[in-house]
Amino acid sequence: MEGRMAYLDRNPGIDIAQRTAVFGTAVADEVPSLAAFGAKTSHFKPHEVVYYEGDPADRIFELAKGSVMLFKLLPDGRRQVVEVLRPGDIFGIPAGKEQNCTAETLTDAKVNVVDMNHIAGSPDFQRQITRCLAAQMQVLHEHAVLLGRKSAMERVASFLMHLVPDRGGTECAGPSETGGDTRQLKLFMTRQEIADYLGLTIETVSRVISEMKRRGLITVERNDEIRLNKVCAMCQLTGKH
Amino acid sequence: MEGRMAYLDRNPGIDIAQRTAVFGTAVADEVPSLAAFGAKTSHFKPHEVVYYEGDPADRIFELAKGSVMLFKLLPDGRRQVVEVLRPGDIFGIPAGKEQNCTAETLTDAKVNVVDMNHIAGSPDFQRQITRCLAAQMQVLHEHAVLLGRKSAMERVASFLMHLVPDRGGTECAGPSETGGDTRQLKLFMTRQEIADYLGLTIETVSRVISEMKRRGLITVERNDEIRLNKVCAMCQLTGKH
DNA sequence: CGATCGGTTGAGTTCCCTCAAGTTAGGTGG
DNA sequence: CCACCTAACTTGAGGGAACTCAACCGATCG
Repeated sequence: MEGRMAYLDRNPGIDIAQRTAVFGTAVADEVPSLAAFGAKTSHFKPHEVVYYEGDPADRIFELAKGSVMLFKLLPDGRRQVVEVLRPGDIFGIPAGKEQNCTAETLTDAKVNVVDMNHIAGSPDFQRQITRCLAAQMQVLHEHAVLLGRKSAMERVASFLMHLVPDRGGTECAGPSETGGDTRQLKLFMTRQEIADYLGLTIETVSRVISEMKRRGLITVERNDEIRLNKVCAMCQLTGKH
Repeated sequence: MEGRMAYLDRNPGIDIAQRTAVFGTAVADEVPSLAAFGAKTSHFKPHEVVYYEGDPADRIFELAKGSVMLFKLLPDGRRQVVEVLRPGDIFGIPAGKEQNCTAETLTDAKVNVVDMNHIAGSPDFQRQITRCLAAQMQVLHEHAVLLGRKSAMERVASFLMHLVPDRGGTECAGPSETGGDTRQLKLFMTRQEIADYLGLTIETVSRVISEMKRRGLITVERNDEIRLNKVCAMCQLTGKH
């Protein structure tokens, strides 16, 4: 009814599970750490499901390499991507007995998995989890502002700036840089996934990107590869300045 | 520009701080627990600020009694309430060195405060934090779906249903109840605060509430006191069924 | 070379926002 | 006790940003 074009319509025949999980924020490219706690490592191809919403939540996952998204579905098929994870992020920690999101890979991914009880006793690990959850929380706060208060243009600009390390943050490095105020980005997400992350439709995302092209802010090298021609100008569009 | 009517326009002369924190989910009415770790207890009146975005984040807060909201502001004054806390919730745990939200009371409130280092060593407490953060995370996921994918009517219905314990959840108690499918709710929030929580304008919230009145779903006893006449029907409007 | 998949573009509509003018409920003081 | 004031909320009219539906485009692949 009030819904945007539904995920379930696009993907007929999907059986939905239900309820309980988590997500993150991080930096590096390959990170070991749960390994120390006797984790098993699993490998995934792009667009494979790590777990479904409603699966029993008795293990802790750590993204070691690649990219994973967490999303929730409404019964009529509307989808919201609630977090996009990067290497180092911990996920799958439940509040109840079941996962509350579905976790699906965006790229090839390496995931460390440990049984919950296995590490419940380690203070070191508890501290690490706390740190990680707090960081993820902060990202979720930021995202709530985006979803609740930003225009389509601001959402897409914010999304792109999040992919630029060391820019747009508290102490932005500024456009210094040898070679001008420009950056090459790899998206790892389809327009549909971006739309479901930003609370928009695929058409709106496409239109905004076209508008940015028209203004000379970006060059679309490939569908999943964008060159920011004016990083600072893009940053101005995020609504944070 | 693309912004909704701005918080700063409504509250001229407010000086904004900036950056880093957290929030929650809970149950009881008065909860001690940090007390065991030598916490100091502070009392607050309604609409007092516990800390500002940008304040140094070196303490942990636990809401013992009352209600607190966390919000973020954009520079042009748009506000997003990112979490509404209940007794038992822990907040103020930073990802960086600064709070990333402003914390403001909604009601009279009692808050336990402990120095960060004071409890860093306790595994018991670490575990409790993890549990609490995971629960808050789940609420944030849910809220992202609301902000990204739900209509105004669905948002308000979801908001009201969140105030009804034991209903609308995974295993809803159903309309059994002695005395019919009805419930009295106290809001503790103004229309403006509700709007800023749900990513709407005050006018839209007001219109939706009026529409619910017209349909006989609710009776507005006072501005901050609403009677749900048909809890199940309200639940149907949340988009989760 | 047609088929398919992901993305773009256009036309029309709708939901919610903006602006502006009421209305109501409390509180205060004459 | 009533007139007045203010703050919070409601209601209306109009407009615009983003949605829906539908057609089209371009790249990749068997």
